Amino acid sequence: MSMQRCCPPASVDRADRTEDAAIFKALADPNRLTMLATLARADDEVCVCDFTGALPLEQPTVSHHLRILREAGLVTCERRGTWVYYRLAAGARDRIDAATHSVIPEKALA
Amino acid sequence: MSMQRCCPPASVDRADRTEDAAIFKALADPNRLTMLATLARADDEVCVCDFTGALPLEQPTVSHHLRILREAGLVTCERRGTWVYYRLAAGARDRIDAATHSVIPEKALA
DNA sequence: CCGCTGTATTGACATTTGCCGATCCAGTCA
DNA sequence: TGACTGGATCGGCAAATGTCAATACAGCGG
Repeated sequence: MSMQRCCPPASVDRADRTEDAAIFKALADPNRLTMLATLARADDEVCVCDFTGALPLEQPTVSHHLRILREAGLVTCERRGTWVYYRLAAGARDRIDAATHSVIPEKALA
Repeated sequence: MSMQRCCPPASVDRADRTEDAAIFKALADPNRLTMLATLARADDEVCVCDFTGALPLEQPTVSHHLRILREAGLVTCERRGTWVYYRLAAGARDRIDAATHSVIPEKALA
């Protein structure tokens, strides 16, 4: 007897997910998450020197990670004199949630 | 005159973010997001053959990505006969949201 | 203008990641 | 049992990523 089909052929999602993936890529590093968590909990902006002081990373590496967060639109920065201050971008959390929910919409059981 | 401090020293978040980063790492690929989006929209489970048929990836690569999603706890699989069926893990979306909100808690302005 | 300090950029390197072909394993059917 | 098929694993390769030392750049202070 012939083998039955595995299943009613499921339709694979067609949307382009590169944008969503870009956001998650920016979040896919513990040190960057620590930076975001710090910014999210700071009443005010945070100076780069605070990160370089507290993280087990050299200054160029900190700068590198901050750049990635900046280019992902998750943080903003402002130079005042010698120092540069970072803060959580407005709507950062909403944009992450939007990416998540775009992939797994509300109606999904899980 | 001496240079003023950059800022009241901000306290850098101390929590270990490797677990959260692991989830986002699993999400940091467009093809994996497509698989998740497909599973989230499927009424039922999805057979691996549907992915290999619809994605621009060879079968071993599809299997590789599914393994990553599996090990991240975002999907589950079940073999029935020749075929293997995947479905969104219960609470997958909640776990992603939890990771997000652990990093950026509700109270954060953004 | 010159030196000093904080941050960004560059270049190099080791590790990780995404991908594939080849192969192995599991289950079906004859 | 043996041929066949779907999926997982292995091995290798190219590209991307995380890290640092060295260097460049921006502002301040003298």
